[in-house]
Amino acid sequence: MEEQKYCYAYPHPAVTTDCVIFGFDGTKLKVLLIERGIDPYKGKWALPGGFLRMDESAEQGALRELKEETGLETAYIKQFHTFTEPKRDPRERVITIAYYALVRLQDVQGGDDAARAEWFALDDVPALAFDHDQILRIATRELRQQIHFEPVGFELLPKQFTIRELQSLYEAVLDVKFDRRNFYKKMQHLELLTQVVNDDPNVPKQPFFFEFNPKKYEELKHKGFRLEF
Amino acid sequence: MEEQKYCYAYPHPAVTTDCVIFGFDGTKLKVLLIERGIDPYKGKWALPGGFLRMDESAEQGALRELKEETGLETAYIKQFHTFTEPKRDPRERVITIAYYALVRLQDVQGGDDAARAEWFALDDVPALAFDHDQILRIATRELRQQIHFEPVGFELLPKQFTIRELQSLYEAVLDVKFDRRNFYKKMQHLELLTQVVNDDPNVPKQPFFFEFNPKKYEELKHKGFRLEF
DNA sequence: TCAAAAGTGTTCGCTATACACCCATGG
DNA sequence: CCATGGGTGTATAGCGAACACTTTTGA
Repeated sequence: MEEQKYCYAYPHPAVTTDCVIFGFDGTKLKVLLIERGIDPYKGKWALPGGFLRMDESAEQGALRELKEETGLETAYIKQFHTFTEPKRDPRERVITIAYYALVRLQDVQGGDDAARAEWFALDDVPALAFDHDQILRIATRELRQQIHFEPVGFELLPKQFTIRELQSLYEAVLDVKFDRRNFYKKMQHLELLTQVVNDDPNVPKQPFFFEFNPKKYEELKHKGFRLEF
Repeated sequence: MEEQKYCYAYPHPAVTTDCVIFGFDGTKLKVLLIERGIDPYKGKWALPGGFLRMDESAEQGALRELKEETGLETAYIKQFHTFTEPKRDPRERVITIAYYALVRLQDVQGGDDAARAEWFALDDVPALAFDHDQILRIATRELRQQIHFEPVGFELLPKQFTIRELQSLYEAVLDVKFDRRNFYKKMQHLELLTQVVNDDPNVPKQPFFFEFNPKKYEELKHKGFRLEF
């Protein structure tokens, strides 16, 4: 039997962070899953996650997980729910603080981990370990809700992108269709995007590339403007 | 020294639930605070909260807290954030899963607790124990955001209410002003409210009273309708 | 040269806003 | 009878949805 050296007057649950890592391949929203190497649920796919260290915040823990699996030092992450069902882990009571991360697929390296990691399209995800199906479902729901009114979609696209790519992203995430021309003009008049000037004669002039301008967004928001897709 | 009988191979943080209980008095949004009877922060005001039991979910814990302080068996509650800063409690590492609750002030009884409890207007809250200032600030922000697009405001009003009361609520929570007449008509045409018929000749015919119709709301939402205030 | 995609323009209908008016209530 | 607030009507502006047209690109 393992040595039990951390003792308390009252029972304490274990605490983990799980991280739903989303990426966009130009057509579909994808999520990064890990194949479990140990029991329970050995061989099953699961969300990246791990125990919270005593000297780190949950956000730091989530970023640590992210780094381990993608090599990324930083990314947009958001805490969206904490899962606490007493029996959600068969070994002992474990509560998990769940984050989702939005990453640019182009920037992602293979993880440090020996564990097998793979990107799955959202409608192609296998049955997951623990209650991770539920966690993923809620992550998706929360992302949809957030992306409706906050400019987080840009985190999934290259720094410079075309309006068409932006449209594809929103259509994929929100599962809707926009009129190409109206979407274009709306983005143009929003003043949130700055067009990239390109002098290189070897690269075509169209389509135009844009960058998101966070400062402008904060400015407008402060004036009562509310973004909506 | 206390007996330390719950032992683990790795250190575990303690886990609590805190509950930000909101009420509406017809003019202002209020929050229920507890005066701490023990150290740390003895004598300071704090959010109701307590340790999570090993056999209950966080939601059950939050409802238990709610019951203890208000006598209410049930209410709308929502988990909005989990606070994990390593030093947020000076005694040991404690993470807290925070909920907010929306209650009807008329229904609230005094709590079971010996502890002193009091309702404070939001812009009249004293400095709080632990990081509860931050928790309250974030709770308020999340409530504002939620009430924008979801019909949770009704949880703060009597079952039957006038349009004017509804307007006052939204003006107080969102800190805006609506045109009385436009607000009235908007609510009318929304089809979410059913007017209460009243035959009693002793009670005035105006103002009309309304009830929120959740079934109708679900129906409309399903058809792509989105509520907005 | 030609199809597909990118960029621009115009119209139309809905809805949010602003504001006028009349009725009910209670002193 | 009168002040206050509750309920209803109407005009206008602005924005989003629908759709026509021109230009650029790349095979």
